[in-house]
Amino acid sequence: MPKLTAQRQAILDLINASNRHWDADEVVRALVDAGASIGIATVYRGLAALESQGLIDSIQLADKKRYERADKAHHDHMVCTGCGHIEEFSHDTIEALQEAAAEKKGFKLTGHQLVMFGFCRKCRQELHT
Amino acid sequence: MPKLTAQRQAILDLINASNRHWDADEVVRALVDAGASIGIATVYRGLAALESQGLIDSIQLADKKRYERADKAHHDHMVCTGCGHIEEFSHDTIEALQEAAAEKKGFKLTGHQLVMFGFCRKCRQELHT
DNA sequence: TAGCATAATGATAACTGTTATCATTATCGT
DNA sequence: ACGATAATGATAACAGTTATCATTATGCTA
Repeated sequence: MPKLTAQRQAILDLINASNRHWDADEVVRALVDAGASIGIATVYRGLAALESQGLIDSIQLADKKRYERADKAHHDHMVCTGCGHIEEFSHDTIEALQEAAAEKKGFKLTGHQLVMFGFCRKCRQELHT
Repeated sequence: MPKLTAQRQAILDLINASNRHWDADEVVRALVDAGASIGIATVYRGLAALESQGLIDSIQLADKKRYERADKAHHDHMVCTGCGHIEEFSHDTIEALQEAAAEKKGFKLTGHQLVMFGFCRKCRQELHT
């Protein structure tokens, strides 16, 4: 049972304040810039604690982990290879099909992660220039 | 146009010989154990080269990248949190739904990765012991 | 409310997977 | 065979993350 300390509350507030997907480094920087005193190790531990309590969500990208607001209805992500923009989307049918596929293999699902890569509308236009 | 050197051929043969999902370290170890002389850097470059030519596929897991035989029909993965076992599965409908979702957001898809986490049949039984 | 066990903090060392460097060697087209 | 180009391998460097450890905060409990 992790404690919701002042530092963790600050992290949580920061993440809850927007739709952004934050990495640990961005979180420290934002908090320090806002006048808080917090170290990178504390941020890593805080993020892990908050996630374990279901207060925030995360996606594991190739290079780093990014955290976002908790969403009771699980959603997936589209990542733009051009600019890094992350778009969210949810699709009940996909979820259901996953469950069915797992069932067929004898798996008891605990979670999943679907990331789609491509170019967002803006970057597509720039490619054609 | 990368060259298919002796080292890269050895990597390719190793990966093609099974359904396993290899990380770079396992590849060097296997090749060295088999009497080959190859360095870790060469393996990393070889794996990247082979993948860029479509001769092998890869999945990016949280900690490391794993390589497997190329599969023209894209498949996704179920990873057992208990023992690390990786099961493959493919589902045309899921693929189609992803395309549709991307279209709706203005994304031009270039790829995707769906990883499901859970417990395989064997590990489920052990949990109940 | 004081005392105390437990957990969190923060600076930094350590670790892991991966990429860069660079001198040497192999490859391939002419 | 020559020469340009690319690959190799040992190792340094790098990025993200976790471990260590002395110090500080938290929140029971008496």
